[in-house]
Amino acid sequence: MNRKKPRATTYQAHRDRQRRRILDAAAKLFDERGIDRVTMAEITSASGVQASTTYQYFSNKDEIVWGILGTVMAEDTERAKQKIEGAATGLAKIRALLEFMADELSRDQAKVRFMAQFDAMYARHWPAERLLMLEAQINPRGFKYFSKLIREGIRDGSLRRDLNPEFTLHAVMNAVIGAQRRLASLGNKVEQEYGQPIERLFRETIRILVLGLANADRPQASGQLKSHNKKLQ
Amino acid sequence: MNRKKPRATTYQAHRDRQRRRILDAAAKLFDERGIDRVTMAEITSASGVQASTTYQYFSNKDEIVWGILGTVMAEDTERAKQKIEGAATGLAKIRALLEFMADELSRDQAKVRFMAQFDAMYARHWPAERLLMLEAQINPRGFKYFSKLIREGIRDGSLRRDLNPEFTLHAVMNAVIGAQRRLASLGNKVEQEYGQPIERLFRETIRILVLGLANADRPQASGQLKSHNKKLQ
Amino acid sequence: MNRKKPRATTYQAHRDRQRRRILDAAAKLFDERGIDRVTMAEITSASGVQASTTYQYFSNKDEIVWGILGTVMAEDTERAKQKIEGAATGLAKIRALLEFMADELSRDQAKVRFMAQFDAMYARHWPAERLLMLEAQINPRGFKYFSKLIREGIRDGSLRRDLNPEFTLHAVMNAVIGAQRRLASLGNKVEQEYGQPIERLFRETIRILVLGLANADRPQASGQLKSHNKKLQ
Amino acid sequence: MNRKKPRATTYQAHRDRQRRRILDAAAKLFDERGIDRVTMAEITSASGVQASTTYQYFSNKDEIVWGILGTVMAEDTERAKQKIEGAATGLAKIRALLEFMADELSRDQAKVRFMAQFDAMYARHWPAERLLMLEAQINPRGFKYFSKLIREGIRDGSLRRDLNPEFTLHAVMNAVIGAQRRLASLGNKVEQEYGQPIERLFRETIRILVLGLANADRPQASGQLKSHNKKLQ
DNA sequence: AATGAATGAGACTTCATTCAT
DNA sequence: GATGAATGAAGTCTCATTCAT
Repeated sequence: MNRKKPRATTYQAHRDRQRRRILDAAAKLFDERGIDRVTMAEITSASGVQASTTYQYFSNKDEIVWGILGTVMAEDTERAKQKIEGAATGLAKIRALLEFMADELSRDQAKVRFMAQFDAMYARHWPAERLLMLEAQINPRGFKYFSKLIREGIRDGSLRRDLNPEFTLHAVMNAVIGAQRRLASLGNKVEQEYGQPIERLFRETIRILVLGLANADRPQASGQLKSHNKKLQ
Repeated sequence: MNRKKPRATTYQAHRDRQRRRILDAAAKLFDERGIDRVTMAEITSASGVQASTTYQYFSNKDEIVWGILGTVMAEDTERAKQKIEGAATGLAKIRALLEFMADELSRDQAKVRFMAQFDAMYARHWPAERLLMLEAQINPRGFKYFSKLIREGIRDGSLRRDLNPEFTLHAVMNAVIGAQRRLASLGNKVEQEYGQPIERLFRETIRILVLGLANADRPQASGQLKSHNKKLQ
Repeated sequence: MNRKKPRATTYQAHRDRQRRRILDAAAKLFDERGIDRVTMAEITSASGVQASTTYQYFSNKDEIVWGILGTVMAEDTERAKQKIEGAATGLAKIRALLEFMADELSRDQAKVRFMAQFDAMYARHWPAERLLMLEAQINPRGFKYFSKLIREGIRDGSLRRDLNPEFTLHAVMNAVIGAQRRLASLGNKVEQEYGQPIERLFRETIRILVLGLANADRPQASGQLKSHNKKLQ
Repeated sequence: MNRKKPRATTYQAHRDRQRRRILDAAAKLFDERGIDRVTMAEITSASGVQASTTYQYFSNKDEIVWGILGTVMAEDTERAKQKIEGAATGLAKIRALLEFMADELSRDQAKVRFMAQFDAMYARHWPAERLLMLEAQINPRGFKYFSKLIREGIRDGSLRRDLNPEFTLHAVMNAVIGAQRRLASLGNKVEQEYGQPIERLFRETIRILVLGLANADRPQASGQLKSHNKKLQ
């Protein structure tokens, strides 16, 4: 349609702003009340846009969910890349990746909770192709990158030699993502029961996993990973 | 279906059977389609009990969810106890606990998925007291038991000495539960992408965690935890 | 379900009454305002049944249309049979059939209009199988009966000999039905423009058709068919 | 589509082209899906004109229906005149008129179906005056022309003498129009059931009607009307 | 204890039309 | 003259739950 794009900037900018407004309102509500329990009417009134107008941006509620998902994934990918960049050894890169997960948990718990809902409720039932497309975004080199990191770490001596490049890091990442999302979902319930802020629990998880991956024969540089507790050293 | 009530010796026996029938039908549907997307009418027709009859057993839909949750937790607690019993060192007990999680993943994936849904969608929004009551069941000595295990392991030399009894095992269990539920939820999507059966991935997660917890100075008994790959040994 | 049918009569009678009430209200509205322009809410309030209750009898609006169609056809079939019964010659039977159409036009114009709407709007777009099932009702011996009537009339000398048993009566009936429904649809518009009551126009149509079918060599018994106008004879 | 307006010499020419484009798109859709089930958005996108632009040509959806109706009627009138012109006797003129109806059925079934919808759904509910204005077009001398034809035929001996000039032809035309529109509406449904192409059925209808009208005492010129079947003669 | 019937309160979505640019 | 955006008003249908039997 955009034949002449006469005021393309104007129109497009406006559309983008509206779209974002709807997405933001929806994300907030999804987090507060659960995706399936949020109605279009609520999104509508929270975003300040009329119900019928919303349908000019998203053809149904599911599309809004996909919209949020896409946004989240795109942002995450970008941030993760920057964090890993600059790490020297394979282990350092992995540690950076895990720390990125911790940062996200601190920075935007609601976002992590949204992803948790998505995993638990939708991932299994929604069209696989679409999910794959999105995942190609977040992890452009696919899971091959995980394999590469392990090989790199074994080569440079930072990782245990008995790790399996084909799936060890996949398994670790699944655990980290699972842990992160569970902590975000249970939120203060966990804090009450475990008596610790969730960030602290999550960092301990990471510490143990890194200890399990690291080459024990060679002392690692970062002492803070060896112990959380100076008195014990 | 079973209209003849063959052995309905007592009213109580009959009621128990009906209750269980409803619960089973609901659990199956919740897993297949997502808790919020299952209607009473569906539960009704799947269980062979009339909709209005259902209300004589559960006062509303939420009560059915709680009912399933209670059943699942009670069963799990029992099985976990048996598994841990008999392990010698602190590390062995922890390892048994983790292996119990792996067993459950293999044995009843649908059940694990149900718990995943519960974590992601309900736990945060539902009355905390009720949740605490239930959790007191599954883990009767509360999280103090986790602390005790760590102390025991440090004392008997099977665990690293720098672990924090107050929360290391809490963190590890959270990761294991998160990993388990995520694998169950994503099911074959993960298998497609990671190229591994989910049980294998899960066991690798456990291996790494145990390596991270174990006292590296003292060789552990079970060689299979040292490596998944005999050639490397 | 009806396992024991304890009060089968009661329940069933009630259901039948409700069903009929909805159907009647809908038929009236469909005629007054056009099928597509009638809303469920209107049917609901006209029938005195709640909207949601209506859905316990008909799963959607289309089903109501089919319901009316079925009722109309069943009634018509019955009445047509009685009318034809007793006619002696082939021509007499055909004439009886056509007069049946005239009777219906006088008796229940709204019903005929409903059929007209159905022909014009739905017949083409709706599942053919379902239509065929219904039509098997109204014309149980199928269109073979039309062929039979022509053959019978040729044999007994009441019909022209050059009629084609395979489709002459089909063609005539289509014209009669089309004429009948058009008159009912246009109603008083036609009366204004043609200056005649629609029944009179319709009977003239029938007269001409019968004259076209009748064997001209043999004088027919019923004089009134020869002319509408005694003075002219 | 045609954005360049190549030969839009005048504004009027452009407007006419746009108007026609909208009308054509609408007519096609009305036929395919039923007038009431077509939305402005569909007309819009089928015609390549923006929804809001459509309102610069037609003030609402009904105006589009009237627009089509007017076009159809104007064309028909013209063609009918040419067909009748040149016929010698009253009967020959009537026959020409009926054959014109058959031609239209073969030539543009969609158009006939549109008229059928109009009859069944709208004619009764729409402002009568407007309809009368349009009909004054198609039949400029009004229904008086029908009366005139009958009188002419009785005088020249081609028609039966007992026909009533005031309404016999009105009745016949109503039947022919009804038959024609019903065949167009039911389309291939009829062909399946009646086992004949609709044109053939329609021509048989005409044949019978003409036989009913013709003066049986005087042999008519066109033998093919006497029989569809040479062997029988 | 079991159940058929009923229903109020919404849920999502559609659509003709208006208006500012 | 053309159009993108917006929207109020409705429309169809669903569902958890209640109640009389």
